[in-house]
Amino acid sequence: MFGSPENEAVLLSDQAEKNLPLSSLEMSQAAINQRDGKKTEELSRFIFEKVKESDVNACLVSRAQNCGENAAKLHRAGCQYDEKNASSQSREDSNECKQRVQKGFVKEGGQNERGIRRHLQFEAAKAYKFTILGNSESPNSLTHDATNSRSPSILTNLKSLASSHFDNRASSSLQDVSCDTLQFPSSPYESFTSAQIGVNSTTSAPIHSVIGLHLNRISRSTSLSSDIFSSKKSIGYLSMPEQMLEHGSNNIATNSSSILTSAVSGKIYVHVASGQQESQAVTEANSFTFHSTDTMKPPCHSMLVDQETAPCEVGMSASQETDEVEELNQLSPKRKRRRDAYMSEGCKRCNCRRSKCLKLYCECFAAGVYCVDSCACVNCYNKPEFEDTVLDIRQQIEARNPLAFTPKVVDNAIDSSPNFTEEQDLTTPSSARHKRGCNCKKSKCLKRYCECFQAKVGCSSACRCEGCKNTFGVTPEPVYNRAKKWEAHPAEKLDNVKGAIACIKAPAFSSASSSNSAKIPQAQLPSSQLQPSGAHYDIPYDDTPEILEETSNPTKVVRASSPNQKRVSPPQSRSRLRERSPTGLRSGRKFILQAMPSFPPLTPHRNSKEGTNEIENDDK
DNA sequence: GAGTTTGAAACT
DNA sequence: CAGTTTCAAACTC
Repeated sequence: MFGSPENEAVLLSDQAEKNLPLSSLEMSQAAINQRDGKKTEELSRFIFEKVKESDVNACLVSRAQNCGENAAKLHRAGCQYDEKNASSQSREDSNECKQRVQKGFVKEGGQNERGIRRHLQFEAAKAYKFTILGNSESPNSLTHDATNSRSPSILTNLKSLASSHFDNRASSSLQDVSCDTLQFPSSPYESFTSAQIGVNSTTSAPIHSVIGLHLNRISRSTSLSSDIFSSKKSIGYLSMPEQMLEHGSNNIATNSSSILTSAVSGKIYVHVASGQQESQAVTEANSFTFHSTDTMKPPCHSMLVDQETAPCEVGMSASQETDEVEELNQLSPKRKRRRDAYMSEGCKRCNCRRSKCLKLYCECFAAGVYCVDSCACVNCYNKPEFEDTVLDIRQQIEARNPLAFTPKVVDNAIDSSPNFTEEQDLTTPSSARHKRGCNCKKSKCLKRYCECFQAKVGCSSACRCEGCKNTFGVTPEPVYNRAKKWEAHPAEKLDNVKGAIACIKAPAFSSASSSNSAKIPQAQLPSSQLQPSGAHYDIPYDDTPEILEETSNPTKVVRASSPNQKRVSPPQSRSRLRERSPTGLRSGRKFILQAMPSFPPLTPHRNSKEGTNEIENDDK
């Protein structure tokens, strides 16, 4: 029926596209099946035979409906899938279809392995090396281990990296389809586990080369169900960053209920990661949709247009999207050209000449992606063939600045620091701000020189800009909003400082700290900052203004322009955040993770889990 | 398209 | 830590 294996793969994949509503359940189930020991060969054989026997289209259409309904029920039931409740027919269909999908997925993996640029390659490569190459354990035990002990840090980094791409435009819809919890509800990282299980049990390809492959196929469809995400997630077709996004990246509207209840078709912007490849898909959700709330924007063009994509910014709000259009109309021809290139080919590309694309000057490198042919860079080393070099450089940079590759724009409510948890993804983000703030002197924050302006966020207290006229306003922040405001209202500033101190002294907060602070290298934690009032505090990274310091030295309020303040410095950040948090209750999870490198460690991260537990305890 | 301006990143 | 240099994007002509 299918002829060559290639044709079969295509057909299966195409069917998978059409059969998206089935995917989440089926793939989740497949993951479980595989985890339970089913051999890939048997599954593949079974699939192939089944496929040959059946009328694929009829099967898919009818089952899509069934599964769509089932999936909806599952969503309503809190993504707790009970196989017993599924009809036997549905289950049979699921098996059949899921296996087709898997087969197509696996086969395509080899094809997609070649060539196309990918997001998160660095992280994926590292994660791969870390979890696979350096581990001879069985796939299952390996993945389990990675998930439980190391994966948090890996995922954290992946998330960070992903966030840097999705940044403040991250799609909110991803959140809702979180049916990864269908099968593995115990941990936010379980989806990753399942992904690995599926991957490892079906192919020997490295994780990074497989994850997301299916989406490459899926996303070619212009009409997809939202279940795509469920599918990908449940069995690992989502790239890890995507999974992370689901748990809350910057500006992700994480109101899952709104998505679940939305029956409106919406755009889904999919960012696919598959080893050395990357692509984004802009898809239309026709049914059962998680509707984009307010942070959607076509990040990059679909791989339909160009599978070779560059770093992308995603997750822009609808209003921002409109602004972009208006802005585009006003661009000079040159800028328009650049923007056109950005829009038409997916994303921006770099033009580096001297940095070899191995410094943060390079947008591609900074975004965590390899350069592509369409980049105009010279002597570029930011390519897969120099992976080792790239990773080394990245490590060096991160050693210097652990947050170098984290998103520049974060949400006030959901700080995009590498430490996110499943709790955070349930938080609806408020407004975004530039994490480190700008330092503009002449642009008045009215041009794209200004990173705040460029990110379309208002300047915040973290900024040290002069003559700020940021048209995006001032990012709402707790009372002490901006340096300028402080300057104008020193009394208010003092009050807030007092309030912050009072909150810091709250037992609930201080109790969480002692163990965590011990994880932070002493060199980064000057005692004067760690224990300003005789207590131990664990503070997340941040770059908000030194309230306390400013209090004692008002003259520094506005003109704190030291480059060092702009660079992320753990000690400073910690003290700043502490001071900035009037409640003193900013998630303790943050500082846990801040003790971990924002990059997957080269050695097993023994404390990852411990840190998580401590975080949970802190929250309690 | 060339040249200038700008501010982040990197360096000393 | 602060000042300087380098860099590439943004911008102007």
